[in-house]
Amino acid sequence: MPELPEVQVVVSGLDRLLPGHTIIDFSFDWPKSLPIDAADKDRLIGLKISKVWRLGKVIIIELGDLSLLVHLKLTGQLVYVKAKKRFGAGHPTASLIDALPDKTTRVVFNLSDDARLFFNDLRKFGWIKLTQTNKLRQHQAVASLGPDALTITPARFAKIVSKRHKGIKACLLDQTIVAGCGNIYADESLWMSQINPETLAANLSHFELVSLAKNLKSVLRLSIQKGGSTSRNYLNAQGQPGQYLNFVKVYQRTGQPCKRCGQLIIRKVVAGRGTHCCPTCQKIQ
DNA sequence: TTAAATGTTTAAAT
DNA sequence: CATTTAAACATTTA
Repeated sequence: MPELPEVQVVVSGLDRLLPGHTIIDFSFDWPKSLPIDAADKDRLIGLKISKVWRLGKVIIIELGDLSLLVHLKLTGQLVYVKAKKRFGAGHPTASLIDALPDKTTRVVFNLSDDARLFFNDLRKFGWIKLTQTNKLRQHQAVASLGPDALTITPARFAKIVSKRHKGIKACLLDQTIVAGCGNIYADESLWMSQINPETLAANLSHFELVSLAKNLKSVLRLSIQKGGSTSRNYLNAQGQPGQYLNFVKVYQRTGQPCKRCGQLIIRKVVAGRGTHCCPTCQKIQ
C-alpha cells in the first residue's frame, strides 16, 4: 500500500471532493472488505460526508456522528468518479484509469449528485470499518499508533527510538513507534543517513537518529509534493500521475549503482521485508 | 516455476 | 515483558 505520502495525497484529494455528498446506497461483494451487518448498513444510508483526514496510514471519512476507517494495506485504492471527473490513488493498477467497477472492486458507494466512490483492492488485505466518531481514537485500528512521521520532531524521534533494542528498520516499520512510514521510505531515509538497516536502534548515536528523522520527514514531504509513489495510473485532480518513484535512491534499484558512491545496490530481507541498500555507504556485513 | 509485491496480525520461539 | 521470525491473508506479475 500506499504509505503516508500516498495516503496523504488521497486524503487531500478526497477532502476537496467528498464533503457535502450524501451516501445514497452502497454494495460490496467481499464481506472482509467491509465487515458490517444489516443494521450498520441502514445507519450509513443518508449520511452526509463532512471531512476526510488520516491517522497514520488509516483514512478517516467522517459522516457526522459516524466515521468510516479505511486501510488500503498493500493494494487498496480509493477512486472518486463524477461524470468525466476522476480522482484516485493507491496501488498502481489499471483500476485507476479503466472502467469501474472492475474485478478488483470490493465496495461501491453511490453518492448524491451522481458521484461514486470505489474501493478497489486486488489482494483483498484492505478494509473499511465503521465506528462512532467520538470513539474514533479508541478503535483498535488507530489506538496504538505512535506520533505521526510527518510531524514528529527529530529530537523526540531520537528519544523514543533510542530506547528500543531492535533493528532500526524494524523500528521505522513499527506503527506504534512512529506512524506512517513503510518499506519504501524506510529504505530511502536509511540510505540518506547512511545507516545499516539492521543496526540496533539503541546503538545509534543521537546525531544519527536526528539525521534519520530529518531525512525521513524530508523524503515524505518530497513524495507528497510529487504526488506519491503511485507511478502508474495514479491521477491527481489535474490528471497528473505521481512522480516520486522517479526520485528514489535505493528502492527497487537492486543491481544499479549507488547515487552517492557508485557501488551496486543490494537487496536483502530485513525485518521481514525486501530491503534495498548500498553495502558501502551503509556499512553492510 | 519461483519470487516478490507501498501492510499488518498472530502464533511460536528466544 | 520485549523481540524475532514465519506464517497467514489473496492475487497478480516478472
